Amino acid sequence: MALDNPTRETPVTTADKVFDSMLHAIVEGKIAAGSKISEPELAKQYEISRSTLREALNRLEKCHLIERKANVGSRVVECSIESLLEIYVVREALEGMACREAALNMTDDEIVDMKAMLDEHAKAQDLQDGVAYYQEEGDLDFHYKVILGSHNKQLINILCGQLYHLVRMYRLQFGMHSPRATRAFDEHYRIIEAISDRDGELAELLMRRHIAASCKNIKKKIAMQATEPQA
Amino acid sequence: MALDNPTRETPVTTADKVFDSMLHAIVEGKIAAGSKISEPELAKQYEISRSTLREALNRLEKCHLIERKANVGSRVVECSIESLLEIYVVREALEGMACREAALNMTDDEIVDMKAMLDEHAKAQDLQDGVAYYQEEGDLDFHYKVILGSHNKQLINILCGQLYHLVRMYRLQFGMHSPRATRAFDEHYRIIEAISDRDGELAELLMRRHIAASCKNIKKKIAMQATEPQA
DNA sequence: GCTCAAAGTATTGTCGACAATTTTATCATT
DNA sequence: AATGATAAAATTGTCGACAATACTTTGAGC
Repeated sequence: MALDNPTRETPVTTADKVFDSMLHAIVEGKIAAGSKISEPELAKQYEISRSTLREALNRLEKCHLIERKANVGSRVVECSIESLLEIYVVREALEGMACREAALNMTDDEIVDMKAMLDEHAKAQDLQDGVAYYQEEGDLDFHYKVILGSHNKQLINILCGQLYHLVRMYRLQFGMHSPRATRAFDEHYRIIEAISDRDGELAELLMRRHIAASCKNIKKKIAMQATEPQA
Repeated sequence: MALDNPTRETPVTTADKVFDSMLHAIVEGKIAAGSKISEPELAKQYEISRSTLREALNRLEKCHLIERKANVGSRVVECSIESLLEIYVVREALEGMACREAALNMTDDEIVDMKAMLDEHAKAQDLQDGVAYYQEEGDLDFHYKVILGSHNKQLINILCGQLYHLVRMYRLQFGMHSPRATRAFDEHYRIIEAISDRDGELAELLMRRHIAASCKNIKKKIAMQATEPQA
């Protein structure tokens, strides 16, 4: 799929494969959030040794998808609203900075690439062809490219290697099918323009607003759900 | 010691202890940066099994202190200037945001605590009693408390659990004994004031400037070292 | 009937050995 | 002598078993 983490190379070891498999399972909710992980059971299920499973669990822990307590065991992280808002705060800070750095460090080729991608997305949207899906993937792709454009390994590592999976998890499990499609597009375009102008300060400001707006939108949605429980 | 990571509880399992031991060894340069890690050798050295050592290595990898390649092995991270500057960029973004959140979320008690701590540091500085040492520890303590004051688990996790160790490693190995003692103090005070006033925007701005100034200072020092190799 | 203690069960942590892969050393060929 | 292929050595990945810890259930005492 287009969305697979470009920072991760193809899995070679079996622990890698199990990690990938469990990653998808957790993100998609097939392994329920908050549920306890039984090492013997999962090892049997994947037909691997417990050592190998534990290796996979260690990597999941690095992505903040599971939490471990000594001599007690592992649990899948809970999907709480508080935690979601915390993640937005981190994203606003880090992606804002990534955008600033991208304005300074992106190559001209990368910028051209990115503009082309946005044009593609715009076309797909005009066609109304699975707008939600494309928009969602497109949004992630956009953010992804900005982050990579920062050329800052630390930023890329934290955002793409760790937070990325959590963000996807919340999107899927909270059913956050971006309902601000057109506005988000405009915002993306303005951000690209700022990057293209090599205006780091503006790029950061716009990205932070973009993410803050998305966060605000989520808050509103949550408030509505609280008022009117089942739609 | 006062600086030990308050987010980590006391080590219970032997892998925990080995992790702690190796953590210090790497941060202090006793295990050289960039050096390859031999699992059999280290396991013998610590008198533990390779499995247990690998568990410890996994945690070191989570702190970005070592890097692993499948079927090849682990290396201690290199201490490059580029990487140091990248870390500063991340810190500016995250600690800036942490400071903003601290202004919103810190309890009055926490703020009182923090002011008391700064007064202590000021006294220690007046006495000229091991200024560099106290200043260095004090600086970390200050930043630490601000981060914890954000009450944002994600922020705390990334900054205190991961970057913190790297920052200490660079400080020790590059010999960055903060030479801007008095100015840093003033900056700390102003930041606390902004937090005390619950002015998140100003608090973030000041923290970002504070870190950027520190970064600029490092750059200058590096440039000087390049001009005049041995002092 | 409830609380607490103790034994039993299950789960996690650790160990040593084997399999798969990579790196090094040897040797033949140009 | 340099290069490339092949074999040997070393290192990493995986496995199954044992030890230590946590959880559950049972029973005794009040």
